[in-house]
Amino acid sequence: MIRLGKLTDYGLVLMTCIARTQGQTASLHTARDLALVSRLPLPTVSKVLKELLQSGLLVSHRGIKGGYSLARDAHEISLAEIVSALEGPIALTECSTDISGLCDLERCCPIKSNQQIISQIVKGALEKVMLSDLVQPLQLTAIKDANGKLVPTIGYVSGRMQ
Amino acid sequence: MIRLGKLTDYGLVLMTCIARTQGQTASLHTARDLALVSRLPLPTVSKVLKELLQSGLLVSHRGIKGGYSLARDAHEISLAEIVSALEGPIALTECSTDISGLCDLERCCPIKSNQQIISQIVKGALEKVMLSDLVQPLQLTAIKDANGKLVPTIGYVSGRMQ
DNA sequence: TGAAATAGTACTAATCTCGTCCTATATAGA
DNA sequence: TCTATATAGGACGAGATTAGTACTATTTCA
Repeated sequence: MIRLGKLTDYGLVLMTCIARTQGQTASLHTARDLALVSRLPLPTVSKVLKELLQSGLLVSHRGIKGGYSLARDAHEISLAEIVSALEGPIALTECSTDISGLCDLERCCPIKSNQQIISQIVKGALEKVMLSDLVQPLQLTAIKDANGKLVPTIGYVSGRMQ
Repeated sequence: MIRLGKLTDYGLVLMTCIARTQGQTASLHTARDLALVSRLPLPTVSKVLKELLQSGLLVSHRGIKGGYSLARDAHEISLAEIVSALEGPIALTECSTDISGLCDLERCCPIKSNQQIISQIVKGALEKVMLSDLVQPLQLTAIKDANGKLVPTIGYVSGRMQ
């Protein structure tokens, strides 16, 4: 399995919860409310929200009646941004980052340039999916044809799936 | 960072090393030779090769003058297969697999179906790149345009990059 | 028959992540 | 102005996972 940390998973759930009621009366969510809705422990929720805040994906209001809300419209936040905020730069291996000195093979690594490209491919795939796509669930059958190949269009379903 | 295990990284290097000389006189590679070429410790190389063998990506010959070679042509082995062989099914989170009972939120998880789709997108991206593409290095500028968007064609460069 | 290579299993140490706790700071309302 | 409530930030320990190693069995060529 390509490992995406649990905290990143939580982040996707929390961002979806916030985005779902964005624009409604209750556009400000406290960490406590989000913990209840998402059924996640409060300290953990608080931690994730803080990281999303520091990455500029959320804005916060302190004090009584404080809380968190999206920094931008859900249509303008990609999964790549959320993942990057919680996992760091999107790369499949350390060799794919710009940081040097992490790998003994660096000077003559036979596939370094290719790894960077592989990471770009994955990154590009995540950049195509927006937070709003998670609120309005994607249609599974729409993006995968009978041969298992991806088709460019992304469809929606009318109601909540599952 | 989306975590891909070191062993998977090694696997990509080793598969590339083997594919590079496929069809030539020395089409059979011992674990020892591959360890020297890849600069990786022999026991680790041996371990990775065994896993690739069990997944059917390599064939082996025992005894003196034994070694490993590709089970199929490099053009017919995708990165998705190599990654799957060493990481298990390609999924970004445990919730994305078909195994149930791993997550408390399972019954009412708000984004489960979407996570499966996200995994499909990443998987699809890896299926498009073949082992032969790693031997014949991909052209970075060819798959990414000025806007950072991916373009479908994949180009090659004449010599080794880097 | 012996040398060399793979096959399989088990184990240990290190690393990393997750979840939690504590204290400081800011804000709205009484 | 004071208090309750919420975020901000840092630190820490338990747990799980992975990486790497070691050992033994099996196979094959000379």
